[in-house]
Amino acid sequence: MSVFSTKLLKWHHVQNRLLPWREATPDPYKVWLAEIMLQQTTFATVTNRFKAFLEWFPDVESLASASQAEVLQHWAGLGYYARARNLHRCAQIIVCKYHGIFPNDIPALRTLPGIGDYTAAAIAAIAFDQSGYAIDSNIKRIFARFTRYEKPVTERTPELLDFFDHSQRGHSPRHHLEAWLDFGETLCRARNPDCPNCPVREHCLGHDIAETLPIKTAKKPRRQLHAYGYWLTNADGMCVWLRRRPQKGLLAGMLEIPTSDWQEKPAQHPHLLPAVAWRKTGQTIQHRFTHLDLNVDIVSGTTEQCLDSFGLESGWYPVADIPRLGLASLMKKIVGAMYSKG
DNA sequence: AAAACGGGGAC
DNA sequence: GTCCCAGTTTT
Repeated sequence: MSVFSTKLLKWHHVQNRLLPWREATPDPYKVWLAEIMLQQTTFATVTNRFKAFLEWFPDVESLASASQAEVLQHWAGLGYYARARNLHRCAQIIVCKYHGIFPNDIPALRTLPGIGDYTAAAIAAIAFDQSGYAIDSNIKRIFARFTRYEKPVTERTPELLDFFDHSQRGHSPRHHLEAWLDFGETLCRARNPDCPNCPVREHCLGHDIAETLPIKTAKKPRRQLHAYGYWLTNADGMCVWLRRRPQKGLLAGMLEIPTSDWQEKPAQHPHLLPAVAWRKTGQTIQHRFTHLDLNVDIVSGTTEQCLDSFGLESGWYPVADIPRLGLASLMKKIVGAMYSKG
């Protein structure tokens, strides 16, 4: 039981922090949901979205019995939609194979879709108070600063595992992990760390260069891609044509305003539905993903055609329903551009 | 080992 | 504008 962790847990106990997904007696369903939602997603964003999702799917059974489209609808805007698809699959496995009870050991949790090394250990610690290496970006950052580790930190850096292990020893794994996570979120922040108020500053070897740690690796430039966005309405303009994207690739399974293939070189003409007289709208959308920039030229058209064979689960949707459909943010931008145009 | 996979919030 | 985020899965 190190002096470092004793002070940190004392600090944490005094904070007595209340979070929407944290309860005196942890509910494994809520712990799991929060951990998935928090993957590569900021605390502020999850705080804004967690309760609403939980109201639609209050338990693992309701989530398992929903359709994938319904789960994606309520995940819309959170990004990394494989999380929602895996969440849904995982709920069905929990219900069918585990009779609705979450397994309480790391190896079993690790086999479930969407649960990797970190999340398995985190659920085991927080929901079941079992020890493991729940190494996330907070843990790596705290370690790098406290030991002044001036090389890139990975999940298997031996010094990191030793440090975490030694810190955890003698403490409840749940309280220990929650203390580290809260510390990383509120004081030992990635940017603008609050070193003056740090309860363990005197033990920190890197407090004078905290903001520069951990060492970050260089990132690749993004590809620049181009596409047409096809805004197709029926004769009276009350309905717009939408389709569902395929199960693989970017925004997989999400409802979309149809787009052409995303290409390095912009196509000269719209190619979808040659019978439609596409008009240029002059509206363009720029959207940045993690690994590419997409530029969308929006063209509009009108038809009464029945287009059932056009794609999976495609069809006319009332324009008035669009806000409730759960579109990805790129698609919301396209809709917004068409409305602003009038 | 590297790439794919989103988007919002803070500065 | 930039940067980061309670990572996982696929290639």
